[in-house]
Amino acid sequence: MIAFSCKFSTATANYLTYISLKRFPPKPRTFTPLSQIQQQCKQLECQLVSTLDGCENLNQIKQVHAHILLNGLDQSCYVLAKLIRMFTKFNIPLDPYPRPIFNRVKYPNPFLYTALIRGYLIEARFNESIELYSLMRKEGVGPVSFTFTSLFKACGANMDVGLGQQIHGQTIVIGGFGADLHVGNSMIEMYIKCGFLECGRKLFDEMPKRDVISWTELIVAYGKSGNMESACELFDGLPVKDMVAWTAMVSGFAQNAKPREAITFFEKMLEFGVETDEITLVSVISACAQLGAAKYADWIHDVAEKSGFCGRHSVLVGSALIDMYSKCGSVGEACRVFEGMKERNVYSYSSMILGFAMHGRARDAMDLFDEMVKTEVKPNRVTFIGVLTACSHAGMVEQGQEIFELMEKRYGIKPSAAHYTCMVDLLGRAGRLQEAHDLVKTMPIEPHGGVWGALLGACRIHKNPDVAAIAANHLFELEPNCIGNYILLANIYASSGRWNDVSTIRKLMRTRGLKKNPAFSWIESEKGMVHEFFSWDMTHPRSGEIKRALEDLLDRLEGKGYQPNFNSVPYDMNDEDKRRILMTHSEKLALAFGLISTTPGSDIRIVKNIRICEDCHSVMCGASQITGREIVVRDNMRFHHFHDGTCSCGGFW
DNA sequence: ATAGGGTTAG
Repeated sequence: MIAFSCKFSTATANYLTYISLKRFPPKPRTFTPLSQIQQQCKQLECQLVSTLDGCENLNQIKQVHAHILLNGLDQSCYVLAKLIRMFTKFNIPLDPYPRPIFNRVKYPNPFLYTALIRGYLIEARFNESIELYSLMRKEGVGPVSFTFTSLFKACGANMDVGLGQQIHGQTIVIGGFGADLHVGNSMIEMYIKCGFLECGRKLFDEMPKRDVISWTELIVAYGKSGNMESACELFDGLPVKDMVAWTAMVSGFAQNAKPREAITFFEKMLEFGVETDEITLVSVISACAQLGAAKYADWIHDVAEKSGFCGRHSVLVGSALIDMYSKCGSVGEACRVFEGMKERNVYSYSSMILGFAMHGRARDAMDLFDEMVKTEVKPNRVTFIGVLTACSHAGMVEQGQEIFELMEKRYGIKPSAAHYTCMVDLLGRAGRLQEAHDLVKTMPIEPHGGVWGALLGACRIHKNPDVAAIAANHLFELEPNCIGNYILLANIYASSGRWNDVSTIRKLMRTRGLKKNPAFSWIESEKGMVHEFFSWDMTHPRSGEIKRALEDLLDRLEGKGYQPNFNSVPYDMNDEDKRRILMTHSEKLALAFGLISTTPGSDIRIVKNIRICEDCHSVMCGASQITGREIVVRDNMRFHHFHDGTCSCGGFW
């Protein structure tokens, strides 16, 4: 309207105003109560906070920040606290940029202070955060429980119990925050993360109020420290058990190599009608993988499909299934799961590559790795362990060395002791013992037991007692109680006839009080029953039949030119006695039982707790030929697929 | 405005 007054006469202007008012009557003026405006402001704040929450990158956050300033909200602690938390979330250091935002606020509230304190703590800048914390208290602001939970979280992440304890003391002094449930839980978590489980437990016992979260934190901590008895005790005392608490128990058992208990717990969970999710499933699947039993594999796969988390829709479950099927001897099934997955992450690829490697399918492992590097998924250190293992099982030395080089140069992954183990294994298996030994001597990190163990293993294949003695002496210092090393060295001495050295090792074992842990094998019958066999084991109800079947098999093999291999018998005795000992190896008993108890023509799957010996290996080869059966043996290292007289390991194991 | 459970290797 004002614009008209310059161009027209007053009368005209009045007239035009009159017309315009008629067409656009002014809205009636109403008084908006202050509370309503406050509400609108609050709404705007809420909107901005949720917009910030949805930000996916720094640019978006900066845009919202500009909007905040435009709307004159540079004093709104609620919005600014969220803004600062977002900067922290995206790892933006507080100092050059976000800090001034705080400095311009006249009356910061506890949440704004806390956002900044938390940010500094995450940056591990303790001085700044403690300064802010004391400033906050000097100004008479807060603290609130969120302040303490942040402080404890950061102390836990930085493993700083000293600071944690100091603040713990203050929670009691300041307004009784020590009694706050959330603060209490974060204190327990802090003590646990810093490795002081018992302090966490003491706190738990003294807490006036506890919830299922306090309980679960401790259950998990006990599980991680290998103390499942205490975990069970706590779980029994937990009044209201929810899905997360149950899952903590299942995964606790799985992580402590108690797969049967893990499965039992999971079954109970289903029985009680407790909900299960991907994480629960992943934990049970890993338990089934440890069992290595095909029956459980199919069962859990079925359960997963029925609960809607099949491999196709869940990367998590899919990856776990791949690992499980590989460990149960069904690489084919693992492949099928892998192929069917809509989304794949580093776990999916690594598990599949490791699966191929375990089964001696080196070419497939390498091809998959080449395919992987063309995708967005970045290989990690586990992926390289898979690729290197594949190379060493197939004797692909040059390819392995090339990958080892690229690992650091192209992918920025520093080789760990485990990677050096793979390389020693690769060179050693290929018979390049000197190079393997040189690598151990020149590696930039301290060689651990695994590295020397790989060298010792290579000496067994290539019968080199001198290098073996060097490796074993390191192992006797690093792992004095690991019986396997003594036995391996004794075997190597025995196979080159150095009986004096064999008896020296025996004496050493005796003085250190070491006993051989029994070797055993197990096989699943067609009904899903698991049959265990120890060496010399005649306790099986069908022992007589088993013995006859085995003798019969060996006779037929000898007709084809099989000769018993005495290298695996580290005793100075005559060949007839050695022959009798070889007869009693547990995997041979399991094989004989498999032959008489399963349908002719079906696969035979045997699992063994230690490495398969040379003689059993050649018997398995022969048996696969004369019976026409596919025989799969999983030892503690890998899988052997025997088919028509040859093994997938190509003689390397 | 905040929380507890998870898979691959050694």
